[in-house]
Amino acid sequence: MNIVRRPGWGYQEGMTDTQDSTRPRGRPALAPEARAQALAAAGELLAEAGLNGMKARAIAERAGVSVGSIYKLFGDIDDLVRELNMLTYRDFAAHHREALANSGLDESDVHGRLMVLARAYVDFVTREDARWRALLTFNRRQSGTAPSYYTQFEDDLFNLVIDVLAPAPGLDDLAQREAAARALWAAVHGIVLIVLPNTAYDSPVDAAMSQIEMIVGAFIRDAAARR
Amino acid sequence: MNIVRRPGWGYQEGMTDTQDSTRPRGRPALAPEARAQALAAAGELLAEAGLNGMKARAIAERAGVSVGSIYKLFGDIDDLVRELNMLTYRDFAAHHREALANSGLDESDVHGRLMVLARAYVDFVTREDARWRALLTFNRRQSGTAPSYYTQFEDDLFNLVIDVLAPAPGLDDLAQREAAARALWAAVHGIVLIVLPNTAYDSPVDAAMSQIEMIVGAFIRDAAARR
DNA sequence: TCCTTTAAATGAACAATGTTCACTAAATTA
DNA sequence: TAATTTAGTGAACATTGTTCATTTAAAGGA
Repeated sequence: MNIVRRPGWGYQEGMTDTQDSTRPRGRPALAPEARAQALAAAGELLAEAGLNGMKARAIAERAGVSVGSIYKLFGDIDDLVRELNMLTYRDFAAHHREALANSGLDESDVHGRLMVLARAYVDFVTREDARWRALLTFNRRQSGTAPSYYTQFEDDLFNLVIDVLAPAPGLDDLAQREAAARALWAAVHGIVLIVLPNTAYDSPVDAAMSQIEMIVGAFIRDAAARR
Repeated sequence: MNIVRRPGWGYQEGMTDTQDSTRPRGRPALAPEARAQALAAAGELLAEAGLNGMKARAIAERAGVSVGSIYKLFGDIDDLVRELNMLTYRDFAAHHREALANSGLDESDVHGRLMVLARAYVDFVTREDARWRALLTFNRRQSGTAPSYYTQFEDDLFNLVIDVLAPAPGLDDLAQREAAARALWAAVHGIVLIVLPNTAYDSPVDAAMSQIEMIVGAFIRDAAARR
């Protein structure tokens, strides 16, 4: 049993099909294409103008569909934002994993590898500011709590940090590394959030990296010293 | 020359007057009272329902004035948000100073005093969540950059941290302490932001404090060890 | 080929909200 | 009391999110 998405079939998330089940007569679904176009249009508008740029009519116009279609396809705009956020999270996590893989650093170089991750974080936020901010806001009403996918992806990143921390002297048991990963990455998050948009710095990126180095460096050295 | 706010005078921010200058004829200003009421109403709505609760008509109704008056008095809703934010900043800074003063800790106990500040931060955010979030968002459109008052108040808090760091071993020159204060408080900010709303923790407050302790403790110990 | 069926797609219409403005009314001085 | 000035009003408009009755296109069946 594998996923089938024949043109003449009403599109449904995760629809599966065996060879030749009966289907109702009627108009086939072009929805997948319209969906993809609308998603792309919304993504462009998000990158260009932030969450405020994602007006229903603007998305519809750019995607070449009617306003009503947006709601048929996504429910409401916040559902669309959530869907874009899931894509952003995937890119975000992948970006970190690649940076780590491409660094060529030995696993024993915990400090170096943490800084590679931090640099990846800073770069991603610099390059994808609007998309990243959408992650933090969750929806355009900036209300409600984190949706279910958030925890999953956040854990994804934390697990990466936990793995990187594994060879660190003084962080022997998992609980310790877990706590360290959460504290360190929340700290990195705060620095990125506060320093990058601050135009008072000559180079916000350098300033952020320097501050992260202070925190991460102290933490790693202290852990080694205390073991 | 002192500030005069006679009933019969059109209200203007910072208006000053000598004894008996001529004034134009016409209706006197009741604006100060209307302003105060509208500001209070907006503040209540902010605390109750966040930035989204601050609808023009809702504020007007609660303040007992017309919608148009809100715009006469404040320009637009974002100006009103900015004005509330300035009040929040004052409370925020005062709250930190008081916590420090009331702690009774000796100035030499840098670690302890930093944790008092952190605790004050966590408490403020717990108690005044909506107002604090408004600070981070700046306006309801969540667009644009930090307004001018932001830097001033942020510096206020940083200077407090810099002062607390002064007796710390290994942080001898001011530039060092300044960098440390920025890094540490951005880190605290990140932890507060991420940990407090996370319902996965039994006690988000305890979790946040524990993570802050890890970062601050390591930093202070490492600085002392490296001097 | 033409009819029937089905769901995609539409766009007009409604609701909520921000914002403006011509007008009204009150308070003060002359 | 009249004139003047500005606070205050609320109707009206603009923008945007959202719904829904209707239309339209694509398929199967005759």
